[in-house]
Amino acid sequence: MGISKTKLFEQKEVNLAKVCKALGHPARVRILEFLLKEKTATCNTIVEHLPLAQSTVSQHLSEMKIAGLLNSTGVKTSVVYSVDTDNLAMAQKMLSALFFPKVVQQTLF
Amino acid sequence: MGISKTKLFEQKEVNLAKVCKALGHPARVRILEFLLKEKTATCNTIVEHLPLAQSTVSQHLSEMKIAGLLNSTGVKTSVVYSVDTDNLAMAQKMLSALFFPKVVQQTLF
DNA sequence: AGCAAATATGGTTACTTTGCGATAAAATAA
DNA sequence: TTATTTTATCGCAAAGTAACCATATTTGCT
Repeated sequence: MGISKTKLFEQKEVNLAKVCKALGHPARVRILEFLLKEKTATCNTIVEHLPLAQSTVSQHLSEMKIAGLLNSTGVKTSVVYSVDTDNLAMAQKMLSALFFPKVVQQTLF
Repeated sequence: MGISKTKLFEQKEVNLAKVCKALGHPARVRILEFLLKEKTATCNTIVEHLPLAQSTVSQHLSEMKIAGLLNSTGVKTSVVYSVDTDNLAMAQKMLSALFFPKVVQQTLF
């Protein structure tokens, strides 16, 4: 991303930006849609529903997990992913809070 | 960003991703916060409230405008920016729509 | 016309992201 | 133990992003 000045901004701004950035790619939006619809899915299942290679999807899943959008647990040889609904809801609240600054805000994470 | 496969995704997904991406940087989150608070502001005023160079801020403003988050009009030698509230609200609705797919969705733009 | 102020743009450097194939790693199945 | 399945990681190339300085551009002012 080039040189970063992240430290010159507030944690609240950084956290909202982090979640938004994780949603800032069509593939990741689709993954979120898919997981919200299916509740849970393995990496492989997600790959079958996206026009991308397995390694690429794995990378997207990793980013979304780091951003706090997803949870995952290993089942047999597979890894089952699901949406971290609480965090997604909190991101939505933070976005809403931009409109209504008077309302007491919660911090993400 | 490297090779892009944007065309393999739906317009709805691309649009939501575009808005989220525009919010995917702390500086742009702060700009949005500032403009929502002040209603309108010139580029220079925004520069004074950010720890970044004028050219960098101008670039961020340009990106946000292209993403549909901001409006701008020239006043004298200045350019006055403001939040495109309708588009921002629509982005929030699209995000909410991910949760509740049954509700009739509106398309961004 | 000429100067000043405000914003945008060009050019550069450094770093990140996207995407893939190939391969490693982990766990189950035979 | 060996083979299979599934996922993650490595290494790479192409392209994008972030940041800055310097400069062009635009508009107003004297």
